[in-house]
Amino acid sequence: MEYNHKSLEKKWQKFWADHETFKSADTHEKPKYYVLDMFPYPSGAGLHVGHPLGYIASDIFSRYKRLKGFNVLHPMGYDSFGLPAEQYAIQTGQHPAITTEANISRYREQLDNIGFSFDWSREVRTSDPSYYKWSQWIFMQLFNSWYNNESNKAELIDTLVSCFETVGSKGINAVSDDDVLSFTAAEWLAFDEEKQQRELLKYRIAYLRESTVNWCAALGTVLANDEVINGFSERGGFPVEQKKMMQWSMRITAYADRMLQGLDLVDWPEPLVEMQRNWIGKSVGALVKFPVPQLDTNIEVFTTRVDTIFGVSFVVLAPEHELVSKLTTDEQQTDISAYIDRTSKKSELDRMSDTKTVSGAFTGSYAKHPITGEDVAIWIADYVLASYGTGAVMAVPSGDQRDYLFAKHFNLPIVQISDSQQIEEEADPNKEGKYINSDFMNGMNYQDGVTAVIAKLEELKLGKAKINYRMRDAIFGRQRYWGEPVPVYFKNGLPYLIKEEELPLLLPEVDKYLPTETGEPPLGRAENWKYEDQYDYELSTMPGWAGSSWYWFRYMDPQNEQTFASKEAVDYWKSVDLYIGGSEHATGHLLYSRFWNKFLKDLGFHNEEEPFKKLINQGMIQGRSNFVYRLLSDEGKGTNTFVSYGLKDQYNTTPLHVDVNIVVNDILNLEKFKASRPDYAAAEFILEDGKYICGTEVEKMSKSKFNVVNPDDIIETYGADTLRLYEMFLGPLEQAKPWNTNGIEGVYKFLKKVWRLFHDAEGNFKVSNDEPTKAEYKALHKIIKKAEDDIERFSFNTSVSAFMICVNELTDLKCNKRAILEQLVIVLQPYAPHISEELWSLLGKEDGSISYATYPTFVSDYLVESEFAYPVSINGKMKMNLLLALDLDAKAVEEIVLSNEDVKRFMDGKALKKLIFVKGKIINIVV
RNA sequence: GCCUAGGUGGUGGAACUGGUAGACACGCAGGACUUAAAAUCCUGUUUCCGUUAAGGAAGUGCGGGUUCGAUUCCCGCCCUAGGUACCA
Repeated sequence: MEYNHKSLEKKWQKFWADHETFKSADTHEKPKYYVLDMFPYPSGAGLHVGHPLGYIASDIFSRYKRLKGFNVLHPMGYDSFGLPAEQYAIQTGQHPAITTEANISRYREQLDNIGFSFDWSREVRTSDPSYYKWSQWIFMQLFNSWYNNESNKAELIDTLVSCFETVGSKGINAVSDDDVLSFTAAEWLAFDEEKQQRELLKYRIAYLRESTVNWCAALGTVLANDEVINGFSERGGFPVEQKKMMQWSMRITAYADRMLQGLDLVDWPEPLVEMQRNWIGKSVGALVKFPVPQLDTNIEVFTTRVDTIFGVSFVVLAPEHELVSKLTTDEQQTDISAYIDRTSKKSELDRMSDTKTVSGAFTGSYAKHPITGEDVAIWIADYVLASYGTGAVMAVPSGDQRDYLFAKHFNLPIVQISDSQQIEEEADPNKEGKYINSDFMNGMNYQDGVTAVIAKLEELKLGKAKINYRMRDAIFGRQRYWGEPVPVYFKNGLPYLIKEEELPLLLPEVDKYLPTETGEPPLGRAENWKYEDQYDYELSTMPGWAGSSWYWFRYMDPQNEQTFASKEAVDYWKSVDLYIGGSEHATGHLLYSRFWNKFLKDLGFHNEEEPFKKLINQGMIQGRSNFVYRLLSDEGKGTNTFVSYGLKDQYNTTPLHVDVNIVVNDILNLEKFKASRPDYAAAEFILEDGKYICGTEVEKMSKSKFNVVNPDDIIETYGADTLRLYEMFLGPLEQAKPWNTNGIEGVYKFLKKVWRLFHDAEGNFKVSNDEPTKAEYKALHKIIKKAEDDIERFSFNTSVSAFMICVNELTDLKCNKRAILEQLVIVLQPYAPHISEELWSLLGKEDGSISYATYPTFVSDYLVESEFAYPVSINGKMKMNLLLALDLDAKAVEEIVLSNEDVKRFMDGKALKKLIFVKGKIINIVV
C-alpha cells in the first residue's frame, strides 16, 4: 500500500478518541507538566492555517513530554463570550448561544482533523453556566476583599471592618479611593448601614465608582484601556470618547508592584516583559505642593526629578485641571477660554499626533515656590495630561525638553542648576555634576540632592516621596448582553452580592440584544428579572477578560461543582509550565490573569505567585496574496485579457486579487481561473514561457484578499502530518511569516520516503530483523539527540530538517532494519503522530499506542567519530584554527608540538588537554 | 522620539558558548525511467574570474574595531517589523 494519509489519519484519530489516549490522570506517580494554549474565541470564519501554529507547537511539546515520562495536562476550550456573536445576534436576532455552539462545532471538527492530543474530557467554555458560575464566584471574592499594604496582600473585607470597629480608620494602610473618610471606631459604629457600605466600597478590590471611562457609542459599551487603540475600539475600529459614568472597576493598581516583581520570576520573551513593564509604568519620584495662598490651596505636582526643584520657573496645569477656572485672572480670561476651547475641539488623535507645536496660555496667577517662596507663574498647556499624575507639572526648562521648548516659546526664564549642564541648544537632564543656583543643595551630587530636598519638603509638609504608576484600575463592566451577569443587586442605590448558593446567576432571556429605550444595557429588557422579586440586578455584564483570567485553574478540575478547582488538583498541577499564544495579549489577558492569580493566592486558594512559568509567543502567520494583471483598454477600462507578472510592465494593467487556492507556486491554474467566475469564462492570457505567473504581496490573511488558506484543504491534499511538519518547517516559531504553500511538497515527500523505506516495491510492509550497521545506528542516534536538543529549545524548524537528513541517510543506506524503525517512529511521533502510530502498529507492537512509548536514549558511542567531536578541541575552545594558525595541514597532522609561547598565545595560560580530535581522528599534542 | 527584535543565495531559512557560512527545503537547469503524463530517482545550483576542469577571489545591510579567527562580540550609521508615546 502506498502512503495513504487519508485513511490512516482518520483511523488513528478515532483510535485516540475511543481509547481516551490523552486523558491526563490526577495521579502523583509521574512528574506533572502543564502545557497550555491560549484558548480561542470561536469566530464564525473558522480556523485558517495561521491559527493552529501555536497549537501544533504545544502539541509537539506535550507529546514529547509524555514520551519523556511526564503526566501531561494539555487541555483545550473556548473563550466563548464576546462581541462578534452578539453583533451577529443584533443583526439576525439569533441567540448568541446558538451561533456560539455552531462555531464551536466547526472549530472542534477542524481541530480534530489536525490530530491534536488534547484531553477533551477537560474542555471548558466560558459561556457555560457551570463555568461562569465560578467567574461570578471569583467576582464575589474580589468584592469581598480589600488590599492591605501592611501585609502586602488582599484580605477579606471582614478584617477591615473589625479594624474600623476597634480603632477606626487610623493606621489603615490600604489601597483605596482618594476620598476615604477619617473616623474613630465610635464614629464608624455610629454610621448607618448605608454610610458604612458606601465607605467600604472605596476599599473593595471590585468596586463601583463614578469614573472617566472609554465610551464607545457604536458598540454601546465602555472599554478597558487595552481595548482602545489610538482612540478607536480594538474590535470594529469605532471611535471612543471619554465619559464620566458609574462603573465597576478592579483595583489592579494594588498589584502594580507585585506584577512588576513577578516578571523576574517568569521565563517570558523579553519584548513581552518589556511591554508589561511599560504598561505598568512605574515612576519613582515625589509629590510636591506649590502653595496658592490667594485660594488657600496648593497645586500638587508629580515629578521624577525633585532634585531640580530650584530650576522651576513656572508651573503648568492640564487645561482640564479643576483649579484652572479659579486661578484665571480677569485680564487672562479671554486667552484661557480661547485656549481651552481650542484644545477641547482637538480630538484625542490630533492631540497625540501634534506633539511638535508648542501651545499654552498664562492664567495670570502665581503660586509660591515651596522652598524659596518666590512667585512662580501658572500656565496651562495641553502637553500636560489630566489623566497622569496629578494633572500638573513643575516646569524645569533646563532639565526637561518639553519645558525647555515651552520656555523658549513664551520667553520664560531658563535656570541652569548643575555645573555639568549644556543648555544653549536644548534641555540637559544629566545627573552627573554638582548643583548650582540651588540654595542649600549647591555643591551636592544627585543622590545627596534628592535625599536633602525630600527631607526639606517633608519638614515643610509640602512634599513627599511617591511612586506613580501609569497603569489605571481596570474598568470591569460592559453594557452588553453576551457576557457573565455580575452577581450583584441594588438596595438603596448600593450594591450587594447575591448569596453564594444562588450562583450561577443565569443570563436572562431578552427580546432584543440592544440597549433599552431609556439607554440601559440589554439586560434591562429582561422581564421580571429582579432579585427577591424587588431589587434590581446589575445590568452590565463582565468584560471578555473575566472568563479568561482564571481558566487554567478550571482545566485542573473542570467538573467540580463545589469549588472552582479542588485543593488537591491545584496542589498537584500548580501552574502552567508552558504557555503558548500571541503577543497581542501582552497588556490584556496576560496582565489580568496574573492579577487574578495573585488575588486567589492571597486568599489562600493556591500557592503560585505566577500562573505561567514559561511563555512563548508564536509569530503571526500572514497571508500571501496572489495577483493577476488585467489589461486595460485605451479608455482605461478593464478587458478580459490578463498579463503574466513578468510582462505586466509592457502593458497598461491593473492588479486584481486572485484566490490563492487556484495558484500553485505562483503559477495560475488557467482552467480553474476561468471556472471561478462567469465573467472570466472567456478570459484570455498573455503568457510567459507558456505559463501565467502571478504577482505576490504579504498582507493580513482575510477573505476580502482571497488569501485565506483553510487547514482542511491542506489536510485533504497532503494530510495532517504534512500540515503539522510544514507549519513547523516554515521558520522559527516566534517569528511572523507569510503562509506560502510553495514548499509543502518537500515535507510531503519526506513522509512518503519514511513510508517507502519500510515498504517493498509492491507496497507491502517489510522490515529486516538484522542487526543495524554502525552507520545506520549513527544516523538514528544523531536524530534522537538532535530532536531532543531542538525540542527543548523550541527550535522545531531545525528538527524537521534533521528528520529529513536522517531519512535521506537511511535511504542511501537502504536501511529497513526493525531496530532502527522502532526508535525512529517514537522520535518522529510528536511531529507526525498518525504515520508514526501506523508504522508502530505495523511493527506488531501490542501495547496499543505509540503515545505510551518511552523516548529512546541516544548512545554517544555512535557519535564519537562524527560531527559531534568535530573538529579540534582543546578545553572545548580552540579548534580548527589552531592548526591553521600554526600553518599545519589537518589531514597530515599526527602530532602537534607546541612551544610555550604558542600555548600562551592561544590558551591564555590555561591548562592544555593532551588529546585533540581532528576529523574524528585522535592526535597528540605535546607541549 | 523611545523600547524590543531582526537584516545571510532567486525564495523560506540553517550555522546552539567566536571556529569549514549557505545545512534542509522550495524553485530553477540538465538527466534517468515512461508511448506520454503523474510519481520516483540522479546531477548541478552564493557571486565573479577560469572555454570545461583543476584552481582562485569576493561574500552574512553599511563603515570601523577587538581576535590567530567575527553572521556571532564592541563602537558608529542605514533599513525593516512589532510595541509605545507630550507619562512630568
